[in-house]
Amino acid sequence: MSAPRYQTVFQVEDYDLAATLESGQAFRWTEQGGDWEGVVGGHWVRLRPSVGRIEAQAVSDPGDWRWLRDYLRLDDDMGAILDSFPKDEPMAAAIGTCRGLRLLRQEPWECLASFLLSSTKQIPQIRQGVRWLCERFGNAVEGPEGGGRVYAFPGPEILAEVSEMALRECRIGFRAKYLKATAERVARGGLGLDAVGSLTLDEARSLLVTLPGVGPKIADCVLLFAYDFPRAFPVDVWVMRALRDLYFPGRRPLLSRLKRFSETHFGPNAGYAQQYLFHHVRMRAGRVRDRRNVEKDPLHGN
DNA sequence: AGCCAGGCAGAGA
DNA sequence: TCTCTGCATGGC
Repeated sequence: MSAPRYQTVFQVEDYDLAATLESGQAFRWTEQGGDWEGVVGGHWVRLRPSVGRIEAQAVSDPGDWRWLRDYLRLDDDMGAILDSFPKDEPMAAAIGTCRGLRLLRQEPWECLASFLLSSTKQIPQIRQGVRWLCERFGNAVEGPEGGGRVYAFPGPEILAEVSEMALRECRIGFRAKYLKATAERVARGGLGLDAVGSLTLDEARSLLVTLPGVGPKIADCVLLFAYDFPRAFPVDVWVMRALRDLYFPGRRPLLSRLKRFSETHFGPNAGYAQQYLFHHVRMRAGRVRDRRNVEKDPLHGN
């Protein structure tokens, strides 16, 4: 191991790195005194945000850093993207509270496998499951001097060979059999992840939901967060509540109605709009939780 | 103690 | 096609 030997600086506008890396898209980033450390494309990286820039450090040769620019989607034109959102009150509020929030462009297998763990789990639990998977089954990656061991996300060929019981020891419960079965199918070429990106959105969805444990929501997460389909629109419990409360107040629209609405209302960057709504309503709920925690302060008894 | 979490699959109506 | 239920686990 060695100290970070490689570094570069990206000039950025409207990039809230902390919000982006904690927004429930990716699950491996950890914050260390304002820096963010993670593994992308087999490289350990440290990201240090400051006004108008993100400094990146690596310990293994990063080449031209293109892989990291792509991952962070530094070339997204946020002005044009925000301008494509519907001009309504909910989106105006979301834009107001999520300034600088970005989508990422992740590696398909890691994204797919991570979201296979996501059903009825909270984001901190997903992060924990992903971390245990990497520590137990991932290949070692060169990390910083004095840091802990660093591991890559285990590929499908690795997880396909792991027993369901061993996977369950990562506390992923019933999701273990889905992860193993999906890894087996991908590893033996039963579903070419490389080809998904060249399909149409509908074709790609239809293909992904044939994987065990992958339904419409997880498929759209992968299509949005890894394959860069701008109209993919994952509807989870948060987004469903947001759509109901903000666009159908006092009514009880079916999920199918909400999905149809989402396909037409949010425009060519609907996926981005979805992430803004998701983050917006989670931040509002977080403030409510914080108030409750204050009320439960030990000083006030219970 | 019970409810909920970036859901999905299978069964029955 | 819609609705209901079981599924692991952990936090509050």
